[in-house]
Amino acid sequence: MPELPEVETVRRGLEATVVGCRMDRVKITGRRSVRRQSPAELRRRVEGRRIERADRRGKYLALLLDDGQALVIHLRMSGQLLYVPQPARLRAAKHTHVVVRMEGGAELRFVDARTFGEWYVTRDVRDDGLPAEFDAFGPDPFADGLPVRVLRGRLAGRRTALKVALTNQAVIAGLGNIYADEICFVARLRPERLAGSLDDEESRRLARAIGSVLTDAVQLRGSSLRDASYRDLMGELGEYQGRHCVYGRAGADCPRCGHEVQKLKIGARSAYACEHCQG
DNA sequence: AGCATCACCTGGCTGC
DNA sequence: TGCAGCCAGGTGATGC
Repeated sequence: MPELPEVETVRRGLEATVVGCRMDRVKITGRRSVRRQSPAELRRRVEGRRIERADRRGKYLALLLDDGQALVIHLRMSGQLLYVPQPARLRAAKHTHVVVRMEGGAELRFVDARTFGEWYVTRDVRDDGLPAEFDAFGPDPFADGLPVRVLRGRLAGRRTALKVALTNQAVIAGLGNIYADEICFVARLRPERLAGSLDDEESRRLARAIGSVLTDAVQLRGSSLRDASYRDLMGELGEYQGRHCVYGRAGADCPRCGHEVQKLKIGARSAYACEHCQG
């Protein structure tokens, strides 16, 4: 599932391919991919515009256009962006819902089996060009940094499970089920701990774990799971899944202490942890 | 306001 | 082999 490292990898791909290019034609065939405005309106506002910047906050991508608008893309569960330099050579995959033809003939294709993914365009932007509604997000650990002091402030007083707080985009932007579990493991903290109960030392471990897990995951271009459809813009798989210590590893040996990794339920979502060495 | 729960959706997996 | 039913999960709506 695309979380911060996967979306950042896609953003870098967009920067290397479509930034600076004009969008000549937008074809929207998916009924659910554009829902905040009519597909016709999005097409009218986007066609002919040049992409000046590819940015990201949390799991949201924002393509900043030459007239000040932002084209926002969220991949949700199964959304995939694919850059196709020679469209005639590659038939559109099943579940292709949006196709942007760029000047020069290349295509940017949006494929999304579960149809939760979303595109919309907005003129309501901040001074930095990003959509104003991004103000609702907590800090993005990769784009903004997340010092211990700030992290503690974000978690203070929260009477909910640590993992639930970590995956709440208003608290911290960008973490989902996979990286929240991996971060709790590296920080040696139980995911079901009360978020507001961490002491100084635990908060430092958590801040360090957020930094190291995300940095490594971005470096390995994200995680591609067996069932999920994550691939980068060029169709390549990520390689961080091989580094997962707990996520999806119920019953396997904990790489730190050798005890069995457990599968838990936290906030109606599955969670994985080693109850022996996560204190 | 903050927290919990549910709905949205399809492909893949499990069990019969 | 076929098929029903469950599970996966990010977000927003709804309820408490």
